[in-house]
Parts: sequence; structure tokens; C-alpha cells
Amino acid sequence: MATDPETGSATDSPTWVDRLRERGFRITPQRHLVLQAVDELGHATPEKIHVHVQQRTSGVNLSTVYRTLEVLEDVGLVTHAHISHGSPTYHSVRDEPHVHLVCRSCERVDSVPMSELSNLLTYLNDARGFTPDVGHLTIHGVCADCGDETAGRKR
Amino acid sequence: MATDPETGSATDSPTWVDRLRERGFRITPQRHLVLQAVDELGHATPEKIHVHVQQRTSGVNLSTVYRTLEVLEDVGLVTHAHISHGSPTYHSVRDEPHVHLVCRSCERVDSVPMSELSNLLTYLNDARGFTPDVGHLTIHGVCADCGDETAGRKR
DNA sequence: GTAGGTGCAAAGATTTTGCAGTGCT
DNA sequence: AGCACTGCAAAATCTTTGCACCTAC
Repeated sequence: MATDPETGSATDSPTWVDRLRERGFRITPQRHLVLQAVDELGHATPEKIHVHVQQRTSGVNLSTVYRTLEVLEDVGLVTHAHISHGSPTYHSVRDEPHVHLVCRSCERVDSVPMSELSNLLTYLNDARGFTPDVGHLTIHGVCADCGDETAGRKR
Repeated sequence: MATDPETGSATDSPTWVDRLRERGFRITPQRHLVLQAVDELGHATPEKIHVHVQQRTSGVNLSTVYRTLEVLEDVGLVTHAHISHGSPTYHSVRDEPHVHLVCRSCERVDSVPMSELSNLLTYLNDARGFTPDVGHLTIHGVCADCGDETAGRKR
């Protein structure tokens, strides 16, 4: 009642509420805010999510962000990938499934839709019985732009 | 090539010495030990490398391990990948190029030789101009064994 | 002999945890 | 009303850094 779960934002399909309820978790403003932040930021570290949430409502603690992300990941509303060295980056499962291409030179993050990689997935499934967590997949390397400039750097 | 300087271990081809010298780095027992450890351990965190090195010669400091790995990576003798959450794992560039399949359930790490994934590499190169750092590639997901057992873990 | 390298310890950065109060159900 | 959740602060990890001494070149 206090909250109204059917607002129009992308985060507000009844799904997320149900997902949490089904598993016995409670619906709190903090969880809503964190989920929204993940949705809006695209790729975000816990730190950035914290800052983003603070801009709307001050008072959400960083440790709550961590605990909330853990819960949201547990119920399958977000996933994380390791894009940069230190921090994991979280993103919503609503995003189109994609893998990340991270350039080690310019740090740029590009995305490749999963559909382009279907034969990789097929191979892993058929030959290995391995079901990849695609949202989690990050490919490091050198992008087209940096490939010329830094050619010969490593080999 | 086939010079057999001391022990004939995989680490002892003249290459590693030259690699360091070329770049103006000095050859120290610590660097040799760390490189050997990376070679022998396969996939190892800085922590594990430290322990491994300690078993041969006590007295190599953990911070030296970190600094040494940085140097070895800089000259291209080792690379790192993000297999588990916290720590990067290092491995020798001597290993056959491969990607890592990490099961999120049993934590097991499997390897797929790069040759099996040639069409992925080709695609990324041709369509994207992206040169992946294969040794760095880690695919998270669920392996064959855990796919059955824990099929409902997320429920 | 001269820099670069190492060891040691302390500082940083990041993530986790215990506990008491708050609020969802 | 009961108990999960949050905030706060301290603890636990993991990694980096300053400085004096040592050693490869």
C-alpha cells in the first residue's frame, strides 16, 4: 500500500516483486532503488550503484548495497561480470543477453549480442555440456582502434 | 635452442632471461622462483604463488610476489585472468592457449584449447576488429555435472 | 660503484560482519 | 507482533607503497 508496485518504470513489472516474494524476501525501498540503479546504469560497480542511489535518497548504506546485490543476484534479477580489475560490475538481466568486449588499451567496453555467438554457445553445450552464463562473459583484448597504435606491443 | 642451463625445467629456456634483460629488468632469484611457480601451478592466485615459493625458499615476501608478477606480465611472460571473485589467477604464456570454463556451482576450472574456438576468434577479428586476449578469457557457467544436480538451485 | 630490487611494515582499498534499532508482512 | 532488513562501525581481505638495505650488473 505504501509502495505501489505497478508504476510505469522499466523496473516495475510485477516480476521483481514476485521474484523476491517467492523466495521469502521482503520488498524494501532500498532493494527497489538498487535494482533501478542497476537498470539505469547498465554496467555498474557497487560503488557507482551506491553513488547513484545516494543521489535520489540519501541514507542507503554501502553495505546495504552489497547485501542487496547479493540478494538480487540470488533471485536472478541481476548478474555480475568482471570487467575491470578490482570491482565486479552488475547489470540487469533485462538487458539483451550480450558479452562484453573490453579493450585493455583504451578500456572501452563494447557489447556483442549473444545471437552473434550462437555457434560458440552451441559448441560449449554440445561438446562440453557446459552452459555458459552469457551475461557474465567478458572478453578482454585489443579493439580495432588500439590494435593499430599499439601493434607489436606484446608480440 | 635446446640449451640446458641448469635444470631443464620448462621455465629455463633462455627466453625468460632475455625477455627481462631486453627491457632493462634484472634477473633475480625471486623472479625465477615466481615464474617457476606460475609454470608449475597452472592457475594460481598471488597468494598461492607465494605459498608455493615459500616452500622452496623461505624469505620471498608477498609484496615481492605482487611486484614480480607485474613485471613478468609486463614483459609478456605471464598473463592473468579473473577466475574467482576476489583474486586474479596468473598463468604462464607457455601453456597452450586456452580459455577457462568455470563452473559457478562446483568451482571446477576446465580448459578449452583455443583451436576449438577458432570461429569465435575469427568472428571477433573479422567482424569487430577485436583481438581477444585468449589466455585472459574466462567463461562462467554451469558444467555438465552440476547442470543436473543443481538444476533447481536458483529456484 | 650505482641503480634497480627486496623485505618489512604500515597505509589503502574493497568487501564482510555483529549488533541494535526499524519497518515490512 | 515477529522477524527480516538496515545502518553503523569495526573487522577481515586483498593490494599497494615508503623507506632503508642489499645485490645484480
